[in-house]
Order: sequence, then C-alpha cells, then structure tokens
Amino acid sequence: MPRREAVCYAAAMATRTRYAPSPSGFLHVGGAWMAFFNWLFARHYRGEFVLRIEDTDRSRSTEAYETSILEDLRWLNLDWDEGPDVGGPYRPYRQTERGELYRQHAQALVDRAAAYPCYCTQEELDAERARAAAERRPYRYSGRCRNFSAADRARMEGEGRRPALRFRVPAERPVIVVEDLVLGRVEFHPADLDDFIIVRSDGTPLYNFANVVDDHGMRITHIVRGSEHLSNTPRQFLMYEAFAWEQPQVAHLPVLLGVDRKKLSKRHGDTSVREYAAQGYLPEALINFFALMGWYPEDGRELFTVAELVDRFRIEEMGKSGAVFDVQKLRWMNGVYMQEVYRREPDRVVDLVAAYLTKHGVLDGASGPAQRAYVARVVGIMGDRLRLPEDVQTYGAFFFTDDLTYADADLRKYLDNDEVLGLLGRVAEALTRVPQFTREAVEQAIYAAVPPLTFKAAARPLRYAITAQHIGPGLFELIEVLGRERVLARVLDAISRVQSLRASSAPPA
RNA sequence: GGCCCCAUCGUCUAGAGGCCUAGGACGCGGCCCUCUCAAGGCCGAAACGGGGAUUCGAAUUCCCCUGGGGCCA
Repeated sequence: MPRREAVCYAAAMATRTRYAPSPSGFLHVGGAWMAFFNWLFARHYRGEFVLRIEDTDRSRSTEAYETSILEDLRWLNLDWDEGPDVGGPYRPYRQTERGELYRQHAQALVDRAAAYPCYCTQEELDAERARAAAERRPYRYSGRCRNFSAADRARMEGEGRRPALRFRVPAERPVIVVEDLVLGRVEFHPADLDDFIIVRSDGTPLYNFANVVDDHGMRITHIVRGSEHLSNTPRQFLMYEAFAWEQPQVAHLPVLLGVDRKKLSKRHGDTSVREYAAQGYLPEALINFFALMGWYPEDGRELFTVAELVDRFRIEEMGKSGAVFDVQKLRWMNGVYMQEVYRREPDRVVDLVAAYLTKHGVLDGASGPAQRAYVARVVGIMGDRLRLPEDVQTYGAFFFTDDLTYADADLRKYLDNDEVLGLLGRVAEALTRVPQFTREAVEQAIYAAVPPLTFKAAARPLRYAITAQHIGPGLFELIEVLGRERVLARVLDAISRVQSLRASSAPPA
C-alpha cells in the first residue's frame, strides 16, 4: 500500500499556507486548531504563513472581532508573515478591500465564456427544485440561461432582471481527480456538478470564487482547510483550469467535534480561545493539545515543545476522522505545563494566579508587592496541585480569607475530643515560642507538642482547625506561609468553636 | 434527493495481512506511599459498528449495510 508522499514541489517555490478567518466572532478553538496546522505546515517547510480576513459577510463582521482574532492568534504564539496588520506583497488581505479584483476576474471568466449571466430569480429556482423533489428526481439546474443569445439577454435585462454569474461546468470533461494530502485520491464527476453561481445578482462574490481568486492571488501553494470544503474542491479546480492557473495542493483536515460529536460550535459553551486564556490556560498547553488532535507521532509521545512539533510534524500522518475536544485531557496537560513553566519562569504562573484571584475579587489587586509576594509563596507550596489558577482556591481558599466556614459535623468529628483540644492548646503555645517562624522551626515545635498523640492522629485535626479544609498543601508549609498571627488566631478560634458547640448541645443543667 | 468524506476503549489515538492475548495517554476504579489532597509507583475495568468476500491467516484489502459528517447560493 503506497504511503501518500506528501509534498513534492520545486525547492525554489516556497510553501505558502493561509488561515482565513471570518471576523464574526471570537477566535474559536476549532479555528485556532485549523490556524495552528496551517502555521505548523508552513513552519515545518520553512515557508510562509498568510492571514486573510474573510469579511464579506458585512452584517456579521466587525473590526473589533478582527482585532480580537489577531490578538488571540498572537497569544497562541502563531505568527504570520503577511496579513491585514503587517501587509505584504499581495495586499490587500481583507476580502472587502478586494472587490475590484473579484470584478476583474469575474469579467475574465465571462470573456472566455467560462461563466455566463443567469437571470433566474430565487423564486424560479426554488420552483425548479420543488418540482424535482416532487418528481423524486435529483435536482439539477435547468441550464435555461446557459446558451442565451445577446437578444435573450437584452430581453431579460429589459424585464429589469439583474443577473448573477454562473460558472459553466464542462460536463464532457473527464473525471476530476483531487490528490488530497490527507485523504488521498478523491474523484468527482463533472456530470454531478451543476453550473454554480460565482457572483450574486448584487455583485458580491461567492465564497468558492473569492477563495480561488484570493488563494491564487496570494500565491498559496498548500490549502489546508476543514473537510467541509472537500466537496467544493472540484468546483474550485474547474475555476483554476478556466483561468489556466496552476492548482495548489490541498489537504482536508477533519472537523473538531463537541462532546455530543457534533461539529464544535459556539453552542458548546466555553469554546473561544479567549475564554481559555481567561481561565488561565497556558498557550503552550493549548498548542501541544491541538497537535494531538488529528496528529500523533509513531512513538506515542505526547509532550512536545513547539520547536519539536515544527520539526516532527508530517501532514501525511494526519488522521481522517473528527476529534472531540476533550477538556479533561487539556486540563491535565495544562497542569503538566504549569509545573514546567513554573520551573523556568515562576513569575508567569504567579501572574496568572494573581490575575485570577483579582478577577474573582479574592484579591483587591491594589495591595502591591507585598500581596504579590504572598501569592508567590502560596503558589510555591501548591506544587503540582495547580493545573489551573482556580486550583489555588480549591486547595488554598483559607490563604485568602479569615472568614472560614467550619462544619459542625467536622468540628465534632475531628476536634471535639479532649486530647485534641489539649493538642491544639499545646501547639498554640509552642508556636508562640518559636523564635523564627520557619518551616523547620514549625515542624520541630509541632512534633514536640504532639505527644501523647501520634503525629498521624494530630495532623488532620490540626489541619482542619487551621484551614477548615481537609485538602491542601503540606501542613508545615501552609503554617509557615500563613504566618504566626493568623495560625494562632485560628487555633484559638477553633478551640472556642468546639467549646461553644459543647455548651449549646450539652443537656440543660 | 444526488455526490463526497469518515468509522479501534467514555475521549485523544497506535495499528500499513501474521509482531494483537489489540499498545499508549487522559479520565475512571483499586492498592502502595503519605498528615490530607495532588503527584508518583503498581494493578484493573474499558474498543476493532454489522454482514459478506479475498487469504493458510484480516483491526488492517474489497463489497454491501448501518451510523456520523459535509457540499449542492
């Protein structure tokens, strides 16, 4: 079985790929994933990556969305060589600014009789379609306007009809072969293709047509896009032929799916890149995770630096079936990267956590360096518990508030016991005496105060008394970071809580 | 409706006719470690959609069906 041999091309011709988002919303993980593979492909072959804005849908496109998409791509560290913001030799890079080009190329197709004006109205076409359905035969465009004479056209114009432009599919042409870099050989029969519209009656170009004009105009050599465009490929090939242009290579990647196995969309909740960034996901983690959807290296390795991905990626190794975006696994991977990044650039993790806490009103954000240093110490003892900034709350809410919520049941279970109460008293006293409030000193003091209990029996009550939680970082570390004053206050407070609990539940004297 | 694509554990996937008793990762369960949680170590449950055909032998090739997806303004 022959392995698809990917990219054979003249060395002189640089590989050029593009990502062409529509600025009608924030950058979506599905879009980012597609952008990433285009970028990766270009970088792997030391080629160029182009950004083009498909803003022809003026009613839904906004400049703000365009800006946000560029920002989010930058956040992911996907850089582009040409685009609306940086310009380039094949500008403009926004479709709304390319109207004249579409007009010229449409005229060129008409001039060579590869396209013709079609005067059929929406209603007439709908009627044709309905009739076909009623007679249970496949709908085909009737071809009514295909061979109009000049007189016919004049008559139609006279009725006030504005024509759309239809591409003339050469039905006698032999089979159209698409050699897809991912899917392999796919054949289409021209007879199955209708003459299709390339310019609407209002003069706006259709996606298929504008795409061909742009991709050729921007010298795109490899079109890497979603498999939903596969069926459009033969039509586009026909247009390349009509223009006598060289055809680019195509690679159709599977579609990203939501947990319901439907195409990932905004309906699936947190799907914008922006949202993941806001939750404190690291771009490195997202990128690594993207790579593993659709592509897997032979050796089963999963963690890669971007440089390694650029080096090892081969588009022939792309899978063909749709992948579900699994947040669980992303979470795990983000944790791995949190540790990694913390080792190298601890400030980045601290910033992320501080930003998270400020955003959620846990920190006031105004207390300056002291507060940041405190966050840094908390992060320092969180270790690998931190997968996302929110975990700092899960494991260490007690670091950021003194208003702790103790459950009566837990108070009874862990603290309502004379031996334990004695322990709490001895610990408080011992901690008062510790000269330097360091982890080591704290540990020594507590061990000294523990008997006649064992440390094993003492640690849980102590932890609960101080944190009102059963989970969290190491006991000594947490005590050190919390500081003497707060620990003492909490131990004493816990003792009095137990006592008042006893008083209230004691039988009346 | 016509045409096209896809199909391995819950999820991401390895798999190119015998190496498959179908491997790894996330998640899940158990045990160990341990002051708790997390991490780590060990163990476990968990998949080739169905049916034919080719072959000594099929997850792997071919056909049909089913299911999912897409295009046809």
